[in-house]
Amino acid sequence: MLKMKKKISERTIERLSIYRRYLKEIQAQGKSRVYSHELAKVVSGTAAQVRRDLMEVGCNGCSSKGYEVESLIIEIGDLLDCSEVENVALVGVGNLGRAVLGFFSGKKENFDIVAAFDSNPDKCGRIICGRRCYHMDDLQEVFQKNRISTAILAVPVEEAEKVAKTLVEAGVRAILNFAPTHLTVNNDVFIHTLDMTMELEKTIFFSRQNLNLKEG
Amino acid sequence: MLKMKKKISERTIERLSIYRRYLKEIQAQGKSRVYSHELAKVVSGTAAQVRRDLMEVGCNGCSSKGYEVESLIIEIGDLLDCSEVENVALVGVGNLGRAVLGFFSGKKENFDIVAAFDSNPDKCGRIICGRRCYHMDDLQEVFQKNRISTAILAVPVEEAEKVAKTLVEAGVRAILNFAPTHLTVNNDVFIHTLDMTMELEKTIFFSRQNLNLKEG
DNA sequence: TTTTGGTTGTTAATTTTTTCACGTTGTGCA
DNA sequence: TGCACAACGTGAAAAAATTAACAACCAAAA
Ligand SMILES: NC(=O)c1ccc[n+]([C@@H]2O[C@H](COP(=O)([O-])OP(=O)(O)OC[C@H]3O[C@@H](n4cnc5c(N)ncnc54)[C@H](O)[C@@H]3O)[C@@H](O)[C@H]2O)c1
Ligand SMILES: NC(=O)c1ccc[n+]([C@@H]2O[C@H](COP(=O)([O-])OP(=O)(O)OC[C@H]3O[C@@H](n4cnc5c(N)ncnc54)[C@H](O)[C@@H]3O)[C@@H](O)[C@H]2O)c1
Repeated sequence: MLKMKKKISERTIERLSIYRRYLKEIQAQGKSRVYSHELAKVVSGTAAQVRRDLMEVGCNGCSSKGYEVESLIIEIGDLLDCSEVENVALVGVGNLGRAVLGFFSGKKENFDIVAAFDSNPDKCGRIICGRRCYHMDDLQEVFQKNRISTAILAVPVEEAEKVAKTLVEAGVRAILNFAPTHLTVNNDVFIHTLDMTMELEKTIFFSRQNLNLKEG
Repeated sequence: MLKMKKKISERTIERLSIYRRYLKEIQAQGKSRVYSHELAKVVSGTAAQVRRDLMEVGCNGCSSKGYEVESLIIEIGDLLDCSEVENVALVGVGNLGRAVLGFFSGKKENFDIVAAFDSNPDKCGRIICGRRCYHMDDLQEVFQKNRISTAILAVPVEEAEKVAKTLVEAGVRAILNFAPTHLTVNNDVFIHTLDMTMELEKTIFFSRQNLNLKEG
């Protein structure tokens, strides 16, 4: 019988990813151990919260020496990463898509953007940031050949819903969506919409909020 | 005496921004009324949650007719927006910065990117996406002249901390940070770090998680 | 007019998340 | 060795967020 995995909250996953980024950073600087309160600073949280998060990955910290950086990286990886490198596709090679492609492709060890897609014939067939850009017609085939199950969606908002449907039909299991719209798709596909306008509006709001708190 | 504003959670602010985006969308389509359960779908939430969020803006829905789209847009705006258009600066006009500049500048009614900055002399003095790109040396002056209190930070990660310090010195009150690093600055500056790698790792993680839930 | 059906505003209950608190443990030093 | 210190792991408490529940209300149909 498969052991029942307790489900881990989205918030914890976010923080684990950030811990790992920081851990790799300090590892490169030669640090081999880290305390919970150091990790706490990176996520603007508390040491207790960090310890609790790390319990999820099966903690093995050591009193008064803290956590071992290297094994923590491995353990977080065991939880977050797939056994093999995850192949990701980028759909929509416009201004944002190109930036994202350049930023990610070939840079990460746990995932990689292996193919790009666009409906504009001028962009298809070319190599962009070291990755081939295919026409949308080839999507299904390339997805299957490369076992792609995650896509980054960066097409115009009017096209997003339609393209998402295509992706689902091609067997995608998760979409990181940059188009500012809610995508309604099959239930078991995980959609994460990253709405930059919302993020900026929030930032602006809290810039004033902070001010009010100071004054009030 | 100023009335004590109850503080509103970050989550609620996020959703209000998304409700508004959707409201404007359906307003353009000619809809004049909306129900809480329609808004709920857009944020993948429940109707109760929507009604609760809307209480924060002073709700004035009507039984069995729902909410009036137009007045809801205005009321959310009263809460989220400043009295005048908020002037925002973009710092770091690279691949991502250019995409962001093109996406936002001149497109929004409640805020606008009015100036860009870069340390690369080749980019300074030019007009990029309709906005002037200044040298970093002019930052303080341009910030004061344009009453800029919010900045989007899109410089390389190694530069982020240093540039953030410059921004704080220039009087910025909030930073939307795209560099994947924790910025430690003065306490009363609101920092919101948007870590795309984390967002993608989360997406990949939950793509597998969904699968497990199905199987388990 | 009265009933029916569906929605809002709001309080109460529940669930989730965070924080606290403290016993335990490893380290370093006298 | 023994003591002081600081950090960990974790159950319990607290806080925050979400969901449920329901009276009041409105519109439309009977
Ligand atoms: N640029 C930004 O900084 C930014 C910020 C926030 C959100 N977004 C969102 O991200 C998305 C992309 O933004 P952008 O600035 O890169 O836009 P863009 O217009 O520069 O790029 C869109 C790309 O999608 C391609 N495309 C159009 N229809 C397609 C289809 N049906 N199938 C496949 N490809 C198609 C186009 O050929 C183009 O290359 C938009 O939804 C936008 O709202 C962008
Ligand atoms: N491109 C992406 O899609 C993407 C995704 C996630 C995160 N990021 C992050 O966003 C940031 C920008 O990414 P990018 O791809 O646009 O990088 P980029 O190298 O294309 O652009 C960086 C820009 O910053 C400028 N710059 C460098 N030092 C500066 C300084 N001290 N002051 C002012 N300007 C300076 C450079 O001249 C350049 O124009 C990076 O921190 C990156 O990690 C980018």
